[in-house]
Amino acid sequence: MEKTFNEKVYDVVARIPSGRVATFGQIAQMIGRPRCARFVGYASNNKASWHLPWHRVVFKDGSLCCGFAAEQYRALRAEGVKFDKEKKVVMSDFQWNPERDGVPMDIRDFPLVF
DNA sequence: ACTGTGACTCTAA
DNA sequence: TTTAGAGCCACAG
Repeated sequence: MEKTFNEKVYDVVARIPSGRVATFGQIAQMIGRPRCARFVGYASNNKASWHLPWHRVVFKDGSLCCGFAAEQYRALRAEGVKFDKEKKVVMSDFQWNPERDGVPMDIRDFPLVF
């Protein structure tokens, strides 16, 4: 049985390393749905995914969703992520690149669909 | 079964 | 530079 869209999203979010961020669109692209960035965001509301590091998922320009900004900003700072003057993540330095940055040891054997 | 709703991003006007 | 429209998932009521 193939995994659902949301399950694929969860697989990716679970692999974002501490100190790195991914964008909604990036995740959508990684699971083969390049135009579904919006639904990646929607998936974060499902209680099935409450334990995932959603604070590492940001807008493409590095800004944060206004409703979660304060908490998210604090969590990312604690992981060493740097922000610019407008409180946007410095994407050129902190956007996750699986090829370059790899995935955390503790999640490396988690079943993937791609 | 049907409907409303919720952390996005790209394209074109 | 700004804004509107489209893309098209899953869950709760």
